[in-house]
Amino acid sequence: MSEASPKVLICVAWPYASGPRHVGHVAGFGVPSDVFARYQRLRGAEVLMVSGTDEHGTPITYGADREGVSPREFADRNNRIIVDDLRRLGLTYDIFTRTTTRNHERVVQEFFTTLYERGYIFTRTQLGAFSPSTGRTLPDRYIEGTCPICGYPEARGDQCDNCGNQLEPTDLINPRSRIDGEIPEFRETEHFFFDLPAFQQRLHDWIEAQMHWRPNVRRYSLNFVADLKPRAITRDLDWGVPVPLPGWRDRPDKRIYVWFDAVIGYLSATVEWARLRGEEAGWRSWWQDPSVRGYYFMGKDNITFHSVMWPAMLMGHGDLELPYDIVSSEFLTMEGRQFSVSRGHTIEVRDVLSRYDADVLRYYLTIAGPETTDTDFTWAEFVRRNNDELVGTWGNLVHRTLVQAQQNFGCVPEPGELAEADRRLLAEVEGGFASVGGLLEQARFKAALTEAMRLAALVNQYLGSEQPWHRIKQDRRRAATTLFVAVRCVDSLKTLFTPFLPFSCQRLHEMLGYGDVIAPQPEAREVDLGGDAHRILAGDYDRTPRWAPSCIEPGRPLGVPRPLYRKLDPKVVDEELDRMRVSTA
RNA sequence: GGCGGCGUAGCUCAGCGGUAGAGCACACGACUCAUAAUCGUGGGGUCGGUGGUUCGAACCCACCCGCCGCCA
Repeated sequence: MSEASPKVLICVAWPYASGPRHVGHVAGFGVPSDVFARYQRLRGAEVLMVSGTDEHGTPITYGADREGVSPREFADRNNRIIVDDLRRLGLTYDIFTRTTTRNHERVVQEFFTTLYERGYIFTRTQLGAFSPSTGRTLPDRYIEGTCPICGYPEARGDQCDNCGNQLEPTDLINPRSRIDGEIPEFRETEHFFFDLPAFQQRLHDWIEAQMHWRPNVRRYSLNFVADLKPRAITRDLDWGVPVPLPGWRDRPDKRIYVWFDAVIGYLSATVEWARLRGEEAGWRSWWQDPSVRGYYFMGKDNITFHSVMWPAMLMGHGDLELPYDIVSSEFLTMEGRQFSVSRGHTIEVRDVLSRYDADVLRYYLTIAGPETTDTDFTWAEFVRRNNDELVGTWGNLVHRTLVQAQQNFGCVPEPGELAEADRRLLAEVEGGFASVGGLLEQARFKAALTEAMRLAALVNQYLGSEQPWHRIKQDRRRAATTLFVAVRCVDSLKTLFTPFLPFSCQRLHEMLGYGDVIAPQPEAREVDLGGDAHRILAGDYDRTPRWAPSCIEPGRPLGVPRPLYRKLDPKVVDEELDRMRVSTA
């Protein structure tokens, strides 16, 4: 268990701007990182949460070609959609920017130059596949042909799906482009490589010492480090960050490889954030102070970029701090199958948010998300979790408590002397600040939310045995005491639930008569850094320490309560499944 | 092919060396303040398979099967 840290840098994986993101994406990095960030701020920590859209690379140029627009236009449009999704989900980035800003380009080039000057980057000539008509590189997996081993006619340039053997594109018989059937041309091409093996021992020793990482992340990374090869950091492409060296800078056909520029985004976004605040050097206090803990959130397909490649780059660069924790999630499947955008087996974030509240999706993705194991998203479970848990257990507790207090007293009731049961319940619920907080500190979101729910159920039990609605007829004072205790518990639970359910907890906060903001929300902002106008997601987030039991005082007026959540008709399950079938067909 | 993960009640998942757990579903009961919500009781599993280590194994080891991811 980790103790309190005053500054927490939260680096969230950069969603790829090749299209709208589906719920699997935000389940992996988006919601968990925001729960963590909100908790840390409620605790009083200084938080900086950075990310942005990843907009370079071949899939972007292919997507743009397909739609007959420029890569820039294509990325612009998807960036807007993604920013809008993340904003509506209430993800409190301090800055969510993009990799196509001038600031990013400059930081990436400086980073490249530093590594180059320190001798960690070298060139090497290799055989590459090109499309004769466009002159563009064809990535291995975009080439198909007959497998030389088993004769399977649709083997890919990286491996044969039939016999499982790994292949080189040049091995294929009758190679052709999967995009347009063109026969690729193989020719020599010079590229820059990052000398990963130079960091092998340091990486190994460093990772081995990270006993607080999730065991699979640590083991997986250690194994990966055992066999490191130099890794290409440039591509034959016209879309990306130019190589910042004489003779290369102006070449239209060479760009920095998208993986390399994207991980530097964590640093460049921090630099941009500081510059927007007018503090050119403000990024340093986040990257050069060993007491700052850097948490990285991503899906499991991205582990090695964060646990090996980026740390090696940071080591090579010199005076920048390494990650503290790599919080990787597993995969979400959808109704028993993998998400597949190309097959239409997907559900976009904006689609869910058009029909359901953000808190419902946040709740589902936290309580049933792929935190430590692959999990399956089903609409039946989505509706069930909403109706039984969010509405039935938590929403109903709030409603029945506030309705009784409001109708009978019009305010937070004045309690008599607390009985044993009252004190026991208060102690148990208030223990949630330690128990839920401890779990959140360890990035155990599912367990944390389950614990908060357990405490809510405890208050329902308490109300069931105290029966204030019954007792108020004979003993008004005792009923007042019970309802006072219940209101205090609800108020404490509100704080405990805020990292997970910010929208509804803010409403509850106001219902309880507070006039301030407990759950701030992000907003889209147009910014202009030295003539480079673009749109970011940002916010002015309060970090008043609030992670503490309720002190709500008797006599405070209560308004007429409104339900926090709405029940979903079970027939929406079939509607959603039909909608999926339509889009799949 | 190599590496990592996962395979536990009908369903979704916890547990990860000391007599099998939760929620849902199902059955029965209590209550009726509350969005027909809530609370209680009960039935239900040879913990993927086969070996091994151990006084004792879902839990450790080996191999096998199935699924997921990465290397690509």
